[in-house]
Amino acid sequence: MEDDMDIKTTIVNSLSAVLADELNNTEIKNLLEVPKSSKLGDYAFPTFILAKSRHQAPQKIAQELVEQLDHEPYEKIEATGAYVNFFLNKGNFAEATLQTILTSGDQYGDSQVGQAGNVPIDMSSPNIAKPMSMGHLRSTVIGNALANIYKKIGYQPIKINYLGDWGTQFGKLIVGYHKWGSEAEIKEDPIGNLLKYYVHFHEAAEKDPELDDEGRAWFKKLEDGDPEATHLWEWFRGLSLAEFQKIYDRLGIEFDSFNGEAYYNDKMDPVVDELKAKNLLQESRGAQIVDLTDENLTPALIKRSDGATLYITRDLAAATDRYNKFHFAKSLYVVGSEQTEHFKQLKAVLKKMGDDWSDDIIHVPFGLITKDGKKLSTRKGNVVLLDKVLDEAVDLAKQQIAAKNPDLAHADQVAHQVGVGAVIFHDLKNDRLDSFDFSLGEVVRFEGETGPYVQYSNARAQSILRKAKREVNLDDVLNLADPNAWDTIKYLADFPAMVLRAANEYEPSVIAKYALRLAKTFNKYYANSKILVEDDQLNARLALVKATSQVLQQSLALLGVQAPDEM
RNA sequence: GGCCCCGUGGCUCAGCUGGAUAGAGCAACGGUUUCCUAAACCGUAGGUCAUCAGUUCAAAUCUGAUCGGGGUCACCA
Repeated sequence: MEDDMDIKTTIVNSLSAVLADELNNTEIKNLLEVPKSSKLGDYAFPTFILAKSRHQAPQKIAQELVEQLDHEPYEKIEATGAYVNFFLNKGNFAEATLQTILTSGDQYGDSQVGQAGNVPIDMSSPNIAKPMSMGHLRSTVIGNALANIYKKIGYQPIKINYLGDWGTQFGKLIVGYHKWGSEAEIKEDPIGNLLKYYVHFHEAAEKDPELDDEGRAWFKKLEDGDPEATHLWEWFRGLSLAEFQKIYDRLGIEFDSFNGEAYYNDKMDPVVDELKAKNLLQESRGAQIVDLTDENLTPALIKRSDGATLYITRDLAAATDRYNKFHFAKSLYVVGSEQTEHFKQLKAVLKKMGDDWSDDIIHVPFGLITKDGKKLSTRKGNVVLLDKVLDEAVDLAKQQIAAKNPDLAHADQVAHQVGVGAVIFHDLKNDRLDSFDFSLGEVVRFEGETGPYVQYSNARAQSILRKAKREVNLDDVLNLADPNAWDTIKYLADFPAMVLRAANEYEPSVIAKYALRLAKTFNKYYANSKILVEDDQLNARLALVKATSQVLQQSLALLGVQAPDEM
């Protein structure tokens, strides 16, 4: 970043020296661009804007500027068409970039823009007694990546798993368990059997609507603190959590809090009271609502006509609680895009309550995953179980290792890293908002633009470093002049800017795409240039290999993907 | 119907605050291993950037309309 800024400033100053009468520094800076191909140069200045005032052809202006400019700080300056193209001094730039990266180590790209502000992140949020599907994966891995990215730029992320652990479904579950379940069955396969009772309940309730009343009655008991209901709830919740934990362990993701919906049960009354006190609550069709027509939103339903609370009531309590606890700089909600309206309502209600911090609540939506074009639904059996996908991916990775690298040490561990890495990376590489239809073949692919491709590139880099049998010496030559290496060096210098962009856009895919691009140029580099040759550039080449490996590892780490040294 | 998102080669997608001949990956076809792991690299073929109009010296990118797909529109979360 520093280097990038310095270079841009240098170029702006150069241009300013000959254009001071026509354009100021900011204008020049905004016009500067990076050519599509580095054959055209490293930075370009388009001259179209001067054509009018000078009454000259842009091509001619470009040529004139090249003649007037001071060429000294650059390798060369050329006029190509209407552009003035600047070529950086490659040796110097390589030296500075590699020096910065290798001395900063894992801190390369760190910044303090967050000023240690708290950033609670609402993420993952699976429902108790239901299996985790591919749908939950998105929220989980996006939230985790954003936590890593925000930490890197100086914030204090707080990962909150807002479990779906309350609601009428628990009454239904209890009824289902009483009618068809057994302790032994549940111990054998907790989630599988709880889900079975739940599905069974819904089937039975179709024919016998009285079951629904029974379910509601048991939920009422639960709310009233009935000992049996409470005991069963705690039991189901604990079992589910243990199952979830296995998946989180496989993914390598940890949380700072598991405060789910149940946690806010006793925190809703104060919010409702406050709404009442501020005259925001009104009755409509028997329900209590906050009118939001002035915000062009549908009314927020705070209490049902039977007096029960709703999703937004709990979320209001949760948001307030999080603010009181953390005084957050931002509060992120990594929740599907189908809930966009809900978060608009949430913010609008908080705003009406006078909570200005509602501006810092940010919904980070993501696109829907479908299966055969249809929305995933646990009840309808249209599910893609996350556990199964991970199994499949790890199995495939094992097969790949057996075929390609049979002598690999710790093969099982690497298979896990590669298989899981492929699944996570696949979910993060595209724009958050893109919806996609689930395809196992696509998710567990290891070739082309995939996580394993990046991992492989890093493993190759590590392999070269091992074979070098010497350390990179930062006091020795670093001014790598090989043209094949140039794109890699420039991309390496881009990393800090990419981290900031990913944070600003709440978009982990920025990092994923960056890692792919860096891996690709690096692969191209070492396919065309031999690294391990004894000459005066060996140290510089090894420095590049090391720096690349380091940045690839950092990028993967930000995404929550592991990077094996060998694969 | 109102509001929101999306529409780029057979498939999946990049294209940053508008700029130089629209880029990748997969699939297809051909090539590269006595050479640092062929999970790689190189090449060939494939696109009127949904359509129309507007703004601009310049539009895949900005504006409006049309068509097509998805989401959402109070007592689920």
